[in-house]
Amino acid sequence: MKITLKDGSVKEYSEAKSVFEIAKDISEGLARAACAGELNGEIVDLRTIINEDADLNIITNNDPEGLKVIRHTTAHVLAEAVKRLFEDVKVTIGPAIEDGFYYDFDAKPFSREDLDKIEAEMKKIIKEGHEMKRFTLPKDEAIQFMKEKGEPFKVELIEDLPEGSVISFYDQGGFVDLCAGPHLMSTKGIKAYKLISSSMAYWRGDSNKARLQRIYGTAFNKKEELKAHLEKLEDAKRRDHNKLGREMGLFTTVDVIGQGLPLFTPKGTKMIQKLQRWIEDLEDKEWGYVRTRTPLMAKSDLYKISGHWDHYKEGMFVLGDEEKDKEVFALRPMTCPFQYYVYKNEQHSYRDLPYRMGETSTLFRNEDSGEMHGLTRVRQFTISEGHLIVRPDQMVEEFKGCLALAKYCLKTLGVEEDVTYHLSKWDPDNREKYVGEPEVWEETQQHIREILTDLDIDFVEDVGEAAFYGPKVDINARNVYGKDDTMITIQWDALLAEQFDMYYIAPNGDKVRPYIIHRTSLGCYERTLAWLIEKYAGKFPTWLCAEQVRVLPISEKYEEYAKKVQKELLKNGIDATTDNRSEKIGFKIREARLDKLPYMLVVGQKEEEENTVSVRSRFAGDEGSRPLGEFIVSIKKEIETKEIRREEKEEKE
RNA sequence: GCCGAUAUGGCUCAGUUGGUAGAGCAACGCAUUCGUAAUGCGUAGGUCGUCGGUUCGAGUCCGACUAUCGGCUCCA
Repeated sequence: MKITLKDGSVKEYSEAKSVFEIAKDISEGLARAACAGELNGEIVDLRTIINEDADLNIITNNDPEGLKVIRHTTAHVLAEAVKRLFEDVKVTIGPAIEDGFYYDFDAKPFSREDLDKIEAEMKKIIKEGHEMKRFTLPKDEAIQFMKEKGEPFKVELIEDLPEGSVISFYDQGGFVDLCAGPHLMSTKGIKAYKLISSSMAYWRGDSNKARLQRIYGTAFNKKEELKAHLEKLEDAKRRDHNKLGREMGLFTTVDVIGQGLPLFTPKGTKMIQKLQRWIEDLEDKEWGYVRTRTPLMAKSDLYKISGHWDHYKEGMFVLGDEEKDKEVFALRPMTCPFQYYVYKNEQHSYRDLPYRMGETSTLFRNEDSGEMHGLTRVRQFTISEGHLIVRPDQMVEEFKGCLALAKYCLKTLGVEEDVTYHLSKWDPDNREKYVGEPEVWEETQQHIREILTDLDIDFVEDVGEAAFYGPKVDINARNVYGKDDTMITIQWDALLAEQFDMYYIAPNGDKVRPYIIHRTSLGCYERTLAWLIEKYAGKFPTWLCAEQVRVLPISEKYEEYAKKVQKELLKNGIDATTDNRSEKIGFKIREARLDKLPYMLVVGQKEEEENTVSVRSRFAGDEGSRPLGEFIVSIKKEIETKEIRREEKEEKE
């Protein structure tokens, strides 16, 4: 019999072998191969064809699929351990996910101590080394089987499966779970696992349904890989903007001010200011934008026209009571209609278009109280907002231009490789969430699809992620917890021009509806700062640093010269400070390092006499002494070009 | 909004079964005037997140609220 492995290699056996023998043979002597393989594109149990002469792809633990198998089997072991330890627990589902697995139980909340106990029980189960035996039942028998086991959630799952489908189970020495597989040959194959955390989850993700307790865990092929993964998680926690940003004194929160309302310190403010000035200049000078300044609130009438009052009222901060007050106001959750009225302020010819409006715009969104997180989910934030009013024939080119601008911004920040592009579409099965005709939605989505393909951008399509007024391109970045945040969004707004009766005058004198692009070039500053903190672990490119240079006099004797150096730097637009405390130079350097400063200038007698500075950088350590003027020229160039200097050597922390 | 955890000087944390708060770092002062990651000595700083309750007595027990964290759901 012939066995084709996933990597393409072929194993030939002169006589029929047992599944265990094959598994041992192909997986380094361990019974760790999945006990189901792929035959003609279908997942089948090895046992059913073991004596037949066939090509067979066996999932081994050395490919990504194998890792999933290991994790999924670990989830089953977890379920058994929980059933053994706790009374009245009902099992639900337990899939492998990226980086691990989870299992949802109908149970009381689990504490960390519970998790440790469960881990110990899992160790026992693994040691017992139960074979994972697959068997199938027809639907009605499967339902009866799980009813007898007293597992209502499993019964519900089976009931939802199509009539006539064959339903498979895995039996690991008494504990039986509904499962499509594949699995390891035996629980003994689990070599490295860890339970990470527990939390609440709803049955089938529906907040009206049962509240379940979810246990997250992970499993790896080898102990070393698990260790490396756990260390990676630890490292991610150290980069967490919510911790690092507070430690570095970039922002803080105050309980009497409220959730989702961060306060930026002078340091954090300076960084945001640098980003903002860069973006505004870039848009105005190089991309033909004009700037607007519009109110942060408006009467409810405005939102009624835009459709927000119907589609988004829950998410707005409404000032006043509709019943009692004559006029009700709301803080703005978006800028669109405000800028539309700027456009409408005068009549536009087809020659005026495209008309590109930019505004550094503060928005307010009343997020649910459990939603707020650091700088990435807040109730008040400021975005590099913009709306382009264009002629239909300009739409594609302008949309491409917005993408190009976004890409340029990402590249400048050194993060262009860290993003994913998404075409966020409407959901045809959930029409009440969206405004407009189905044909228009499909057509617009097709346009965007073509634009992305044209620009050679890899993207995925997400159903139900569109704005209520149109589809969009979302550019997402992954945070240290492995979750995606939308950084930049470019939307095709096919609705609001109609709502607000916007038009331009065509060559023949007719009034014609323009198209509108709603976009950001850098997204929201709070979130972008959070992203940069995590990306650079606080060691920002020099141009972005609130403090770019710190002058360190050897002793107070050289304070005057240090001040002179600082003044010269400030005069050249460089953010410089002087550390003239009566501390030793080693101590000052240590502190500047811990503050993650890019440049330190050590000055003493030698430097004062020669009018030089001794440069010490985060990137190359001690760079030796140079004339002050020379240093200024080089750092100015680094700042102006927004260079991202890489660290040549990692110094101790 | 839902579930769980947490809340002690600027920061990181101790604080046993309820008996009127403690360390390290930071800050400040004095001495030191120093050449590339921590000089020494001293001083000050807290109504223990807020409000209420139990108690002779609450950082410690109970309740409510607020904020923070981890998730779920949501996310124009």
